Amino acid sequence: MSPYASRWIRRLAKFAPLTLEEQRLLTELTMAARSFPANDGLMKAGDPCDRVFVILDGLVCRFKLLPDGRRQILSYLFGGDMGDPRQLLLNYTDSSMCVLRPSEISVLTPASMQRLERHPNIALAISRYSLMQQAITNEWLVNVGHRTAFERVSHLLCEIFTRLEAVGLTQDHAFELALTQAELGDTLALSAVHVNRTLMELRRLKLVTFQNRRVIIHDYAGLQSAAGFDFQYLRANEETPGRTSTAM
Amino acid sequence: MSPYASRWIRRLAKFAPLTLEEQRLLTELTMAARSFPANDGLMKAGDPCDRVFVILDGLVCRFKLLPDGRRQILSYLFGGDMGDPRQLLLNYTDSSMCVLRPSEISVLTPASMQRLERHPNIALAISRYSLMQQAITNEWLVNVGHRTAFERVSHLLCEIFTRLEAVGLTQDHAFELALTQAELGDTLALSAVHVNRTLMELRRLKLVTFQNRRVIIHDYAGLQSAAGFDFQYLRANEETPGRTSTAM
DNA sequence: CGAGCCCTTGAAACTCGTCAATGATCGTGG
DNA sequence: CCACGATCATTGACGAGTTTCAAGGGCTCG
Repeated sequence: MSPYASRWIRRLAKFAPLTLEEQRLLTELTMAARSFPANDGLMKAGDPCDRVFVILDGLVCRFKLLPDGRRQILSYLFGGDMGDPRQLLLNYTDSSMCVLRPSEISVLTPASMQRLERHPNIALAISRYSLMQQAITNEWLVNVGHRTAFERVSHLLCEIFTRLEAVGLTQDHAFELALTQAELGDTLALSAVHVNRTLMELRRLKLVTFQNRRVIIHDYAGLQSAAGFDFQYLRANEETPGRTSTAM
Repeated sequence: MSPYASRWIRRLAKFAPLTLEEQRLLTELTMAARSFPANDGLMKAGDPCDRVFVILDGLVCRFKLLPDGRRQILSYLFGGDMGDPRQLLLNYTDSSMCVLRPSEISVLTPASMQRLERHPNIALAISRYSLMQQAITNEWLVNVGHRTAFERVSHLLCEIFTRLEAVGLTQDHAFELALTQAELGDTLALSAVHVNRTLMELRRLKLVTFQNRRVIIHDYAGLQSAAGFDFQYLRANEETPGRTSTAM
């Protein structure tokens, strides 16, 4: 079996309790995982959408391209992340997806999704998970719209750290982040040059170093306060007092 | 009965065909609509969410506030728009909501939502509708991140025009837009002053005038091309090949 | 060992924000 | 009915943050 299934399970289990049988089903669906090379265009804006991607390992992003080449990255998908299955209800995607680093990806068919949806716990976990993804997009809008370059970079690093920590992809206060500064720029709406200067500044202040595809947070409290980062929006928040799991 | 129910029905009917009985149910749920004054804070970030708002008339926005007062508006809700019912699955909201102009709003309880969800057509329409809302957020991220002030303003006006047209809230190429330039600034991540200058420029070029809470588009083709606007992301896209939807 | 990608740095230019002041408009109360 | 205050639009001058252009250096991979 795929050695990475546990990350996906771990992600979803934060949002609703999963029985052993449900975990087995998730594991089964990761068996068919395939390797995708960097730069593989998983889907293009406008494509019909008949598949849901589960990223077991590696790094993928969603993005939009303007006619003249400007690119806005809309989200990252790390190990344990998945696309929004509700997209299957539409007949085209509004954004593109692209593999940033060689990745292990399981491609779910609508039939597989239906099997998952039959389990209320899994359905609930996935719904809550994709609500968190929406919350991340909201926060990115705030980030790009109203924070300075320094705050933006700091905030994104806090967010990624928190997300990776949740699936066991951090070591102490360090993690692998295989992004170029140009890609960070397309994410944060900054030029690659300015991302560089900002990273230098963060290093100078001994808050974070980002070198050799590796982020090391030297002063988490300092970084968090520089960013105005509040992890609340990433919280699983599955605890509804006095209810177990059946809304809707 | 509320004279505005038809906007909500019209909105949803674009995403899935609704039977007469289903339309009656929607109408029934708008009966309890109440008037809300401007500046009413419908919900604050962090609040538990146990209600879904349906905006029948007026103007509401979702937003996030930074500790120092900077504000990013995340979305507008015009007549016919509604909040995302899946939020009920969480025990807190990540963003705040606020009434911008006096509005007629129907407040749905979880019980009402469950009644709606029992109708597959309605459930489908709502799901697709909220996917469109997500697509709008994505587009706003591109807007704020990678478009110039001039493109941003143009793009937003194109979007609003298209959305209002879909529910019959436009007259020829004009529509009411009761936003201050400061609010536009908080939406587009521009200062109010710069919004003003940009609007002047648009007027000078005879593309759009925005005066007395009223937008008049003089040259739609010109505006669209200045904005790089492609209405695709607002499309109802209910057309699944091999089916003939009855949506209006 | 070279080619290509990425990081780094400097200088100049530009977009947009801030500050400040003047008008216009509107609702309210005297 | 008019005066008043408040909110909003408009305009100018100035400054700050960020982009663009350009060049050099380091690393990796074939």
